[in-house]
Amino acid sequence: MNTPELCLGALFCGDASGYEIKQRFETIFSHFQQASFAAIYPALTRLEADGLVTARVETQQKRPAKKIYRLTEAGRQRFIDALHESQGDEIFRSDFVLQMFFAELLDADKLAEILERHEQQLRDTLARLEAVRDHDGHSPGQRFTLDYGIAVKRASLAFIEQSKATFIREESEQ
Amino acid sequence: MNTPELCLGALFCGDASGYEIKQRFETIFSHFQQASFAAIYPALTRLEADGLVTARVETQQKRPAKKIYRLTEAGRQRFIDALHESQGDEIFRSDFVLQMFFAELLDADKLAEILERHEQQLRDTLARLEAVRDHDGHSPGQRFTLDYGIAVKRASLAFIEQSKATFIREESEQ
DNA sequence: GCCGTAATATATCAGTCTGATATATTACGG
DNA sequence: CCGTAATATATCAGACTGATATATTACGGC
Repeated sequence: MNTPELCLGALFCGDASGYEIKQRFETIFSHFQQASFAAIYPALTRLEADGLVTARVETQQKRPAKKIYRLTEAGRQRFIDALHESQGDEIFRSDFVLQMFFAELLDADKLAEILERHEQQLRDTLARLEAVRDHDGHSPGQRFTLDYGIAVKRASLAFIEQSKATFIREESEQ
Repeated sequence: MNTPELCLGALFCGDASGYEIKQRFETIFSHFQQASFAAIYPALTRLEADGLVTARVETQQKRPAKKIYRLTEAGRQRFIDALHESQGDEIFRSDFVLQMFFAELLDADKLAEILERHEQQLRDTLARLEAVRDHDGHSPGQRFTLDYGIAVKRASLAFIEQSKATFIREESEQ
C-alpha cells in the first residue's frame, strides 16, 4: 500500500491533521507501517484534489493553525477496496541481522555490544506494545496485531537470549 | 546500509556479476535485505569509480558476456567500517498486519482467505530457510541468521495457527 | 520449423519515498 | 534571555522500486 492509501486508513481512526496522522504512524501503526512528513503532506493534498477527503482549517489559541482532514464516502470506499485488493506484501530489512551474518568481520567487543543493544531495543519495543495492549478500546483486529507483534518480538528476544553466549564463544574461537 | 555498501557485502562472499549479486540478495540475504537491479548496477559503476571494486569482462559461450566484480583492499576495509558504524536500523512493513488491523472492514470470506494465504506463505518461507540451513558450509554468523529467521517465522506461524479460529469468530459476531 | 516462455545479462526511466532542512509559534527550564 | 522541545506545515536532494527495453540462448509444444 502507498502513502495516500495508508493516510485514508489513518483517517478511518478519526479526523486528523497531517501532523496527527504522522503521530498515528508512530504509535498505533508503528510496528507494521511507517511514513514521513514528506510523503504524508503531498498525499493529503492529492487526496483532497481527488475528493477522497475534505479539509477544514482549525485555528488554535496556543498552537499553530492546523488543517483537519476527514474521509468522504468515496475515500472510505477507496480504502476498503485497497484493503481487499492488497497482495499482502511484507518487507523486512535489518542491519542487525546483516551484522550477525558477517559477525566474523567484527571485533569481539563490538559483537557483544551490538547483541546487547539489540536485545535492549527488543525489550523496549515489547514493553511499549504490552503497555498499548493493556489499554481499553481496541477492536479485535487491533488486539490481534498487537498480540502478533508481541509474539514475534518475544520469539526474537528469546532466540537471542538463548543463542548469544554460544555464538559469541564460537566467533571468538574461530 | 545503502545499496553500494550491501554490494560490497555480497562481494565478500566471492567475485560476482551484477546479476549474480542480485541472486545473492534473493537467496542468502533474502530474509533480511533486498535490492533491485536499478539500484545494483549504478552502485557497481560507482564502486568501481571509487576504487572499491575492480571489474573484468568474461565472455561466455552459451550466455551473454558478464562483468565480474571483485573487492579491492579498500573495498574490503570500507565494508568492515560500515558494518562497525551501522546503527542496526530495522524496517518492517506488512500489508498483512494492516489488513488484520482493519479486519472489521473485510468480508468474512476475504478475511479467512488472507489468513490462509499468509499461513501458507510463512510455511513456504520456513521450508526454504530450513532447506538452506541443512546445507553445509555456513559460517557461525550465517547459521545464526538462518536460525534467527526460522525462530521468528515459526513464532509468527504458531501465533496465527492458535489465534485464527477465535479471531474469525470474533470478527463475524461483531 | 516456429512460437512462446524462461533464464541469463545489463541498463534506464518515471514515480515514490526518506532524511534533512526551513519556517513559525508557544512553552519550559536554567 | 537563551536553548530545547513540542506543535504544525512544507519542500528539496538523493535514493530506491517496479516496470520496461534490449539481446542471447534454451527448451517444450504444435
